[in-house]
Amino acid sequence: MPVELRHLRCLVAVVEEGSLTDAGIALGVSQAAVSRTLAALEAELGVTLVRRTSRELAVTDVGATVLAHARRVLAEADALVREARSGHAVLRLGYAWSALGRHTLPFQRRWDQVRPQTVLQLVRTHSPTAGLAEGTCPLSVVRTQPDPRRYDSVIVGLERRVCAVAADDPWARRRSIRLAEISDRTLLIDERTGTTTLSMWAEGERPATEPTNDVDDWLTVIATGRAVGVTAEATVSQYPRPGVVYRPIRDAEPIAVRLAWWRGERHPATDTAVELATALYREA
Amino acid sequence: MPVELRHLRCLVAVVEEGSLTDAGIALGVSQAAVSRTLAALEAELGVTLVRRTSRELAVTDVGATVLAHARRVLAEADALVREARSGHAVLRLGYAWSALGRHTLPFQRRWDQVRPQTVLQLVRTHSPTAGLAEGTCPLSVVRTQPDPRRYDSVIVGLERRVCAVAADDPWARRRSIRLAEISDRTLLIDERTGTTTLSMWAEGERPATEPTNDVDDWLTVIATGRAVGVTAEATVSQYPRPGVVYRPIRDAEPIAVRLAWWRGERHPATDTAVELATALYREA
DNA sequence: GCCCGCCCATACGCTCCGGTTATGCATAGG
DNA sequence: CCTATGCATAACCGGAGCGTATGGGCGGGC
Repeated sequence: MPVELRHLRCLVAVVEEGSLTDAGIALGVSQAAVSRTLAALEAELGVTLVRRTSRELAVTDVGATVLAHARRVLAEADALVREARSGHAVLRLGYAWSALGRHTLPFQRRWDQVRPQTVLQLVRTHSPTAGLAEGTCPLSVVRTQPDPRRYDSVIVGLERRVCAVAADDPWARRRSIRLAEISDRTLLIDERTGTTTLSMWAEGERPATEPTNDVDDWLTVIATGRAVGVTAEATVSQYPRPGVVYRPIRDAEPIAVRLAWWRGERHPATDTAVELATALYREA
Repeated sequence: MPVELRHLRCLVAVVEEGSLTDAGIALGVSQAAVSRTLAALEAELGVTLVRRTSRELAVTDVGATVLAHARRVLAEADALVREARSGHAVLRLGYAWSALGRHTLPFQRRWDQVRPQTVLQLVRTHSPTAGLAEGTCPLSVVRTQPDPRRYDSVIVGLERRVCAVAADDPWARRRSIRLAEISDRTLLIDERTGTTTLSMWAEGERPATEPTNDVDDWLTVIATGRAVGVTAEATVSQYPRPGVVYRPIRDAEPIAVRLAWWRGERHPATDTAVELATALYREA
């Protein structure tokens, strides 16, 4: 028997009311039903969530963990229902570092002209797949090749790679940088997508690295001069920051910016997005 | 009939498989069951999610919206089950701008000593209630008084208010600032919690404001010198940024930092957190 | 110390929800 | 025009889940 929302609603009610009997009243069912639903949930999860002594209930540690998680699921489900009933359509477009760079604004604007019935929501995520894998967004801007067995994608841009250095770094006065030069510096890479960046160098010529996992941190560290960064050109306009300057890398392959979605899954809204992005790419 | 996970699973399967029949196979039920479950979901939500012509299915715009949301709910639910089965306990402690400031590290350290069986997870959120209301976190650090009808809270710290200005601002050379002086500048406030900050000034003496909704943006704008900010002292150590300096505000009331939780809801893990935080407060 | 009361677990019976199988119906393709 | 395909609907059925009733453990009152 799979876990259903009724189980979670039951758990939340029990903890909130502090008794099975009252939980039953709150849920509009009998105490016996609550008892059994909760027992079923515990059996399914294989842990005890609430320790029942007569006279008192005690939430266990895992219980508290599950409870918090359950609240989240229920809140999400509730939001889903409200969103659906409102009848509004929303397309969440995920991205991890920068979205479509300087194309973001034109994209947004054209979207509102072509498809005003669906509101376009840009979502910055913290994951390399930009919310695709987690199901947060049905469509995402990625700068790595997603697993083609699970995702489809089209190229919507090519971006030069740039090197980010502190404003008071000697390199800041240079016009451009060469890959080989970076080998002597410390490179600040994203913890999860860093391997892609590193593959630009041949084995043995790779720079020393330091990990980070947020654009914010990334910029802050670079501004101190402790390390340099490599990123797509779009970041420049998307995350301007005093104390950090960007210089193109002369001999690096450009980065392919892709729009990715779940394999085989398309509908009018995502179609529009793909078309718009491709069109903007062609024009540029 | 409330929405259950089975409805969502059904929707996802239908879209993924591209046909009711195949969805049935994937779910291990008959085609008829799929048809009715989907119909029930649509009836409950009051919208059509999938337009069925014979020979082909077309996801509607709201359908796509709901689908994306459904994936999220299912992913969350799945994570819940995995988390629970693992038997590990996690306490997610939410915070919006900065957590416990310089106490954060000692807090974390003591936690690991006192309660190693529960892992403490600090979660930075984007909401004023720091995930409490949304159910993301059972316990949150807030710098506003939460609605006492729904939440309990204890004070775990008092923080001086500081004024954030650009490093090249004349004020950067001052020792401290007075409230009245800020009235002449533009103040960058958080879109949602800004009113609290503004209430420090009497009506009519309030500075001009500009909204933001992210610490990151906040810092960036302030570094440009276009506006100044007011925040709790903890932000200083939590978000150091070259180009931004903080100066105490001489005549401002201190901010109360509170630990808040859902009304009446306590268990060993949250108890420990409240005790630790209170103890750290006393010591300082 | 005993009894009573409170509250949770279990048993039993029933209802209706959700499943299956069978059939009808629309449409696209040969 | 006929057939194959795929969704909707109908009719039926089993069991999940609910309610009522009851038993049992424990604490508090007298």
